[in-house]
Amino acid sequence: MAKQFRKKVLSREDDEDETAQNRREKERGVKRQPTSPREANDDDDGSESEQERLRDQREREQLDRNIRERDAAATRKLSEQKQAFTTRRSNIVGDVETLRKVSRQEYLKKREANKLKELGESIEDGEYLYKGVKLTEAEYNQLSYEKKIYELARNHEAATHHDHDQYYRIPEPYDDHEGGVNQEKRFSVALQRCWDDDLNGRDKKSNPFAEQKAWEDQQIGKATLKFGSKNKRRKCDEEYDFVFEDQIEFVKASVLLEGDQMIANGNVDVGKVQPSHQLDKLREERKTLPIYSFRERLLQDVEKNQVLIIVGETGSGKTTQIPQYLHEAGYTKGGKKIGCTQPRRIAAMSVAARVSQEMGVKLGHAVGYSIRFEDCTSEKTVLKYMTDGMLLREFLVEPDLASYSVVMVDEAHERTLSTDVLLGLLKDIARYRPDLKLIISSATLDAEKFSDFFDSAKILRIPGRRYPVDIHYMEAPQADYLDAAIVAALQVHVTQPPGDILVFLTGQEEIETAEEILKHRTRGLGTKISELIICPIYANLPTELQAKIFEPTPEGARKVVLATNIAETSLTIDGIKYVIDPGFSKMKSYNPRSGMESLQVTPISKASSMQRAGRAGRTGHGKCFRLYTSYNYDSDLDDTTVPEVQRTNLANVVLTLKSLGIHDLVNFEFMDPPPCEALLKALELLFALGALNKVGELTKVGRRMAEFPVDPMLSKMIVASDKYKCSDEVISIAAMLSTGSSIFYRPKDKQVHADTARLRFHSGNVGDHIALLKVYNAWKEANYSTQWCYENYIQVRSMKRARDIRDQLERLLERVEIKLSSSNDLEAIKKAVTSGFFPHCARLQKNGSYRTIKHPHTAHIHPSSGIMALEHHVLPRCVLYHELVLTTKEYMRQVTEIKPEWLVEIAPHYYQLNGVVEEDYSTSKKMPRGKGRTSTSKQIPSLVDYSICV
DNA sequence: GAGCACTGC
Repeated sequence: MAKQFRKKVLSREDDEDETAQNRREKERGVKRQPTSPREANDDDDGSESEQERLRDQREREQLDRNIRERDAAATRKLSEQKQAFTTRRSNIVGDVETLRKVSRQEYLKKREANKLKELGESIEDGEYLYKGVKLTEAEYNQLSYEKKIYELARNHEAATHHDHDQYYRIPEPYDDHEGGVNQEKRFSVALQRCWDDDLNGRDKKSNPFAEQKAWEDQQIGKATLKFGSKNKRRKCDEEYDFVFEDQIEFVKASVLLEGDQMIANGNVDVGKVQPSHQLDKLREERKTLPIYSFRERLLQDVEKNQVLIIVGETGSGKTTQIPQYLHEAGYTKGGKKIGCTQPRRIAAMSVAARVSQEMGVKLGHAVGYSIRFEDCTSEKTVLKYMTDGMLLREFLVEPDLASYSVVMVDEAHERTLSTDVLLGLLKDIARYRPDLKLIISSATLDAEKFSDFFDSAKILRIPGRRYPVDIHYMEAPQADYLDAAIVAALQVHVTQPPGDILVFLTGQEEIETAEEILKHRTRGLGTKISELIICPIYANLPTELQAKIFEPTPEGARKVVLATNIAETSLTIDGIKYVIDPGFSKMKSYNPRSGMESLQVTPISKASSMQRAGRAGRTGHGKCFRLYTSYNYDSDLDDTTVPEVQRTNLANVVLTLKSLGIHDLVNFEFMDPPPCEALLKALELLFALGALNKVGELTKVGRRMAEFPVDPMLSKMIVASDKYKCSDEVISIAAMLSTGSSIFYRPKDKQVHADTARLRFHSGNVGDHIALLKVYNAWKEANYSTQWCYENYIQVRSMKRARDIRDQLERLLERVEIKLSSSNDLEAIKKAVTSGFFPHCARLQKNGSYRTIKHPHTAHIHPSSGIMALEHHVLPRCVLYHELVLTTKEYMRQVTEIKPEWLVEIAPHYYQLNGVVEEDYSTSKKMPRGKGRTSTSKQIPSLVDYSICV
């Protein structure tokens, strides 16, 4: 069954192309080659359609004109932005083109003006010192900037070797012997040497790097002045030879012996059985795993204890072996299963595949996996790998997990939302099921905490098979971590033996910037260094580009991977030997009071930095360069990341727990209880949605809502769609809203085209929700074509995900007895949406901003909204929004205009017209009591008239 | 007129 579904999905993709092909061939028979299926339909009619076509054409021409105008404006704006960017980043990148124009005189004048004749500076105790004089940070940065100009001039000169008279050069000896440093002279000497090489012919030029290096060696002694105290001289120049003038120094501090679980790499082969000789080989391999010698002890411990905490380091084989040992020891007798949860789908799939190979069975038979959209198990399955969210859903069907004899929660230290809820629930049911064995696997740091949570459960430590990682810290803190990361990467490239580099950055924008700078810098160095392949990786990167990081590095080259947090846990890249860790990541936080989510750059935790460092030691002895000091590490970083339960919206969790019959949420045993306020907020919302009654019990509506694996407001919307007879449309909207990633694709160089393409879905100013529906339907109309997505600047991946979710929602409709019904009435659809999202409404204020109605809070419509994209847009009086996000401002994302009357009609318990109005006015000076209440204002109620009663 | 860390059901 499960495999059939999988096959269906796959074959649908194949069909897609075939049908698109057919369609195109059919269309060729029509007199005019249409460019879209819609036009093809228009052509079939008679003269009436001809008129329509002319009108269409006129519209298109107008649109084209608009596009051209916008295009020109966008180009202007882009060049302005580029200019601004160049200026801002010039202290890192510099700009060779600009430099070309800087003559020596100008340069000296500038320098004179800045009174920076000599450059000899240092940082002591976080203060910038220049010959004992304290500098402000701005002054210090100016100093560095000057030096970088020199460096770039040098590189540029070295690369071009002509017209050098108009450039800066003084072929003089350098450095005063009194200890002062004459930077200017030093640079010029280097320049001169480059030229000499060139002028004296090939033989000398064959070794320009030696000269360069001699100069650099000279630099090293001085470079130590820059960071760190003046008195101390380090011996690092004996260890490395540096190429970069603004070079970073690290202190080797410790060796990491920390790790994570082994993930079997490679594709999952469904149903592939190994030939017997390979099976023997696999069996032999199993015996070489570190965990093998712990087999008997492990089985004894499981026998004696109900809960066992396993601390297993990288490569110990715990994920693949423990369930097999338990199976061999007979825990699967009597039709009982062994379940093993993973935080990620990929892990569940690949581990299951590996284990099925080891056991020599078909995947999906004795060994299977279960993830959303794909249930690869059968009645015969005894070892079941699954995502933790999946086990949570199984609780809904089987609250005591009667069919399981053992549950293993793997990677529990990651503390995902599902893991935390699961741990609470497992602890709860373990009391009633003494025969149920629990195994929790965790990292070293949290083992004690897990043990405490499970009433001092026994801890079993299993050594891993991992390589040591040297950890290097910075001497002094860095002002700009991005700059530091780039310098460090280049430094590693030049000074360290072969091995790929992994740099952790916070987001897409930062990665793109870093990529640009790195390319620029390596170009400046030309052939002096070996090739550096730059590979960006982040979740939103198209899949075909993501594959690039897994390509083996060619001989003589080095790969530098610029990654977000995705490389911390989710994917493993072979060949990484060096990790550069600036110590930051983006983290989501949630403010229960305002219901606002925000994504902010925050320092990582110690556990996280260990995890990052561990990425260097997967294939051999590695090195990790931390761009912060060891003092920072010890005193500034938290031990562990704040678990997700404490920084997220809990509405869904509360609904799940309530439907499991857990009423006393405050006393539910979370390992780290979430803030009370967040729980109350979630309860309040569920009550408002009608999922809970006044005493906090689950209602019939709530039970139906809990069936849908989406946020409660979305599930309410789906349940309500039954009443408005538009469930077909509403599940499409719900699926589109819950894809998580953005639907519209907006590449930097084609923003205008992308915007106009998007605008087409907003025709009629229908609002973002309906626009999403239009996108989905248009895609469906185009036979789910990938080509169509490219043409319309739509993300294929998001759409495919939306289709999967929609299919699942459609199947679930049947379960809660909602008929699939379609309606063309946009108002009905909007009303159904309002039924779920009435707590998310805002009204327009005089200054053009909005104020949310429930807890008054100022917000703005997000510029990506269709409402803002339309020309001469009029701000709607009252809007409904999908979510509130805090970025540069407080924004409402996915906005649709609604009629205020609907609110009273749909949620009379939440908004009502009552006497509070009078009170409101009496306290406000704006409108005197009893006056200004015209009859019209009574006929068309304004939102001011609604008070909230919850 | 702004931005999208990462999972998961």
